[in-house]
Amino acid sequence: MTNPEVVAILERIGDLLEIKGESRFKVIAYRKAAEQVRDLGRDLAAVHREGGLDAIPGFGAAIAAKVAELLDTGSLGYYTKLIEEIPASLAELLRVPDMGPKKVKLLWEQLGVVDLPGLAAAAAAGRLRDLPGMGEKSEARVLAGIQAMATRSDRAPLGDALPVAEAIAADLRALPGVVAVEPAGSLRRRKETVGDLDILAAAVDAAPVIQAFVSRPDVGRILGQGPVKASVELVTGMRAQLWVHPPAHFGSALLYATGSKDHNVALREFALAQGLSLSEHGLKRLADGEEIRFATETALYAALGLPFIAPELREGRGEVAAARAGRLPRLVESSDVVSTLHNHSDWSDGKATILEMAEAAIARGLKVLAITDHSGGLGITQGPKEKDLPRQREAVRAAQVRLGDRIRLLQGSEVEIRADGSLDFSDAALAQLDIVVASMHVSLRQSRDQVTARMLAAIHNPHVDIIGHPTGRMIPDRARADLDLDAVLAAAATTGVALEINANPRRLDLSDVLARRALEAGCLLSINTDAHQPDHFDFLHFGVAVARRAGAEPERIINCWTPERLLAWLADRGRP
DNA sequence: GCCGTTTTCGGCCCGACTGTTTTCAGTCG
Repeated sequence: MTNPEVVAILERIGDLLEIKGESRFKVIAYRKAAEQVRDLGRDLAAVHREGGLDAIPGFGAAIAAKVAELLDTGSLGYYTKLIEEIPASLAELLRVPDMGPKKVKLLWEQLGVVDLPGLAAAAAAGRLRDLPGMGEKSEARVLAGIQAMATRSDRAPLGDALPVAEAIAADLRALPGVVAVEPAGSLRRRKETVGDLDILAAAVDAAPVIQAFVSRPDVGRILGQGPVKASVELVTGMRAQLWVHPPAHFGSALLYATGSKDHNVALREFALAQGLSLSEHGLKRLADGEEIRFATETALYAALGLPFIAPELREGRGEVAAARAGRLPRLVESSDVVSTLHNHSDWSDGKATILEMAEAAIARGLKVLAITDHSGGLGITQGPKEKDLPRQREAVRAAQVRLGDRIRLLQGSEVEIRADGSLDFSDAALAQLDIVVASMHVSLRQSRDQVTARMLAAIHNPHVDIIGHPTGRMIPDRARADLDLDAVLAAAATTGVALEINANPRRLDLSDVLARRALEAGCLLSINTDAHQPDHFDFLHFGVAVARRAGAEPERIINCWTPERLLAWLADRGRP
């Protein structure tokens, strides 16, 4: 039984218990456990073999026993009994917008509706409007919701969502009376995919801002509109919502809108323990009802006795406790990154010359640029063959002469890890290069044993310095290779090979979860844009965001080292 | 069902919006 299968069952149990009307805290417990497994970054079965299930946060005696049963036997008696009592298909009804557990239960008990087609039929036949608490509008909403489900786009990649949100924010900022606008939500936390766009504005008079938002030409329909918030569906299918708060509240409002929900809950509980009630409007002292407002998040955290917690860490994974204990990491920032070590030029599938790439890197303040064109064996990119490397070395040297000391160029390669586990260049050729990134682009669907053996062979090759986009996943639709990550991370940690966080928003590989695990395993990381043209260097912040979500400090990221230290590290690894 | 700087039992966030209601329940974030 795989992690996603366990997640699905835990979530399903939570859904069914909610419909059944069980204690909401029990429901939350199952959902939290599911969330933990989703973000575990490890094979749950392996954790179970080590006897570590009950060490997972949110796993108590009851859930640990149930998950153990699932992993051991492939089934769960508790779940089997549950779905005899409540049709499992009812859970899918919760996905319909505006359908919650109470309505699902009502429909099931009163009309015998058990699945989506049944719901659609009942709504179309006009049988919903006579149920208690429902009417014609509710019925129409259900029908519209089912239709929206069919067409509604899934979570959007961060790289697609960010420009849309920033465009909306820029338009709102230009309105008279608007003091500030910030994209918030999962976007501000830099999750790799984003559901809805959450945008927060500060203005004394909310009405004109709300009106401007819902009147945008790219709005397909208005989903809701009130005096302080509105939500819309854009013509692209993406959803966006806007809150407008007075500037004096902006700190607490931004905190609220940024989330995550779990972070907010943890913070509100922490506030309550101090006799303070926290909402988007600020803090309220329970003793005397006095309200305290905050124009900035920093001031609000300070009032709770906490340092500022970076949005990327606000996932409800213990960051509030860490902040309280003074154990927050000094997170890497884009300005810490001085080297870019995986980049392409027109020597393979890049769109620019070495010199053009160097000028672009200099313009962004970088001090070291490695040109790592694809090895010729990856035919489609027309990269240099082994015999071409000396000629490319001359080209890099010539460019270096032109550039002087404005930037340090390295001649490297993104050498292909072939399907049989060998590398595309001989050891002798690799030994002549300044830096070597080894990556897989082919045969990613091999068996776990095969693909892991290939990766381990590359990591153990003494001429390899970095593993590029280690898992091969693409956002949103290509799953990662089926690697034994425990083995890969252990090998990288012992050999000192750095694992890449590829900053291309379609890759973000390693992911935040795996990068965190790599750090725990003792690995070095390398954030690279994998630039194929000059403006790709602007992807850097995406990679930095992944590292920040992983809790990475600059010390563990080789791109943050001074050029001298980086070159010394390469020399230690046997570089010329 | 989980969890602990107040608790091993009794807690477990807070408010906006909608639709159906004459004061609230359900849903959402």
